[in-house]
Amino acid sequence: MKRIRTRFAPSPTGYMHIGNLRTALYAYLIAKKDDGDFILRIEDTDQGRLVEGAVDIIYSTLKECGLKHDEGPDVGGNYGPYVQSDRMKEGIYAKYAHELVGMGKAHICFCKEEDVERQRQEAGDSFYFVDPCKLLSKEEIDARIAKGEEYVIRLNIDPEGTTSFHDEVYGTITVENKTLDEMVLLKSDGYPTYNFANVIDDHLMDITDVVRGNEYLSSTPKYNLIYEAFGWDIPRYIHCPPVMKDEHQKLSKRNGDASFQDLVEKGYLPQAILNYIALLGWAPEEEREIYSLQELAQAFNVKRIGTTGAIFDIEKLKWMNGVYLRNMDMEAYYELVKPYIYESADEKFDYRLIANAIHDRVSILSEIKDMVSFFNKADDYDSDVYNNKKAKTDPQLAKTILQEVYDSLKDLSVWNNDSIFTALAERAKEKGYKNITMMYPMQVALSGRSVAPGGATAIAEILGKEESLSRIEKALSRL
RNA sequence: GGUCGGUUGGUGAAACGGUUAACACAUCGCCCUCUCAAGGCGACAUUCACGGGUUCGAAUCCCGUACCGAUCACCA
Repeated sequence: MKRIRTRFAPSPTGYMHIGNLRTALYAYLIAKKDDGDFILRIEDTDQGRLVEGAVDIIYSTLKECGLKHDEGPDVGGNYGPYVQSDRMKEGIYAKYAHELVGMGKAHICFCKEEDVERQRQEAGDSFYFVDPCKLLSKEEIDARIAKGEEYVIRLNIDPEGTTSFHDEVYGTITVENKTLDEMVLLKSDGYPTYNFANVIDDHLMDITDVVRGNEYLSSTPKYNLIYEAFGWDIPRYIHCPPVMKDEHQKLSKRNGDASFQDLVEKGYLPQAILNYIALLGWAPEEEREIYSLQELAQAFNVKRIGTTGAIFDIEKLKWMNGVYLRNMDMEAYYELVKPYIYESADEKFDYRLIANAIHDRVSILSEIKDMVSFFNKADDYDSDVYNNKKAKTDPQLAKTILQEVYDSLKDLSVWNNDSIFTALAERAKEKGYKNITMMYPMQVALSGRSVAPGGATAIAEILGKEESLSRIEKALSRL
């Protein structure tokens, strides 16, 4: 069996969006499942649409995700991406296009773009472009070229008959040739069209599996016609369903939808994002959802890619990101979380204790800032925060409870979670209170919040004795 | 409009002619618990867009309808 080779072939026209990334992921997984090669090729044949920096974003995104490509031109000791505009300079696309002309499979066309466009407008739906240039004699063509007249090269398509191709996810699709038009292969500026360059490079680079979005489904018959004209092997086609924003629209940067970069900035882990999008349009055989990149490559199976657009559900990503955070070993987790704690909690506090307190409740890194901001200064709050159904507390009761708390803690010599808890639990028992009735008012006094991470005693430990007592006193004075 | 494709719950989805239609997220209960989370347990599609057909039997096969999407460039 031939070594599997896939490629990710984005055009540098903007940001890397989620749907694109998923296509890259699938291409990578398909190659890696069978120990094959994954190639990165930048398709920049439209000089008018280049966006500066776009290649860098593609590059850095793939790198962050661990989607490493296996070959490419040497760039400072590393593999760079293949770039079509560079390859174009070597004349390879023009060479193949002219070769087809020589074989009688394509022809030179002098028609002006605007003229063809106007005909299209006038004819409306039934338009089928019959190229008058096909009738030109060899001498006439040569003469016009010699004169310097601009031309394009178009593929010859017999309008009779049908063309079929097989797609690994959508099955066999057949279309009538008369619905296909004689596409331009080489543009008048000498650049190849996307479709042509794509076929040439896929062939030259020995790509065995063409992985791309299903919007290419309808142009695939034309690809086949090019392969057939050259007599080349046709690759396996794997068209992926779109990643949707909602029932109607695809996820796109244009609509202001979150890109990979945006998600990372919000505090999602690249690995979690990758894991999540792998599941958008593909289902593993086992009942498992958490996979590392390596495990995905193991488990991936083209047969289980779906055909329906999948809506991107940020809630589930959030959940999955939380799973990744909780599964990390404590040291890595701590290092990751530290800078976010730093954003709103003073360094005099023990970050490890804070990290510990928020461990089970963080799902996105960016929410940590708000989560721990009360350490520096308790939130302002209204006294009805003391009303709590479960603790059966109200502002009135809270006042007596806080006094109890204060009295139990003011002479405590060892100040840590355990000692604080023990002291309060004892006092609660003495007075006939449930623990929660004792703890809840303290939590409010210390944080100003009805919901705070870690529990009242853990917060007290982090704040320290002096600060804790002062916050309780202050709360007392306001009741 | 032509052509091509799709249609299982709020979401991702499994099922490959015979199951109580998995599982996960979300939601809602309950338990645990010093709040919230996390964790545990449970509820949540009498039904697979709709209508016909084939079959002893259909979410699964066939046909039609509806709806959604893609594509019809010297853009990728």
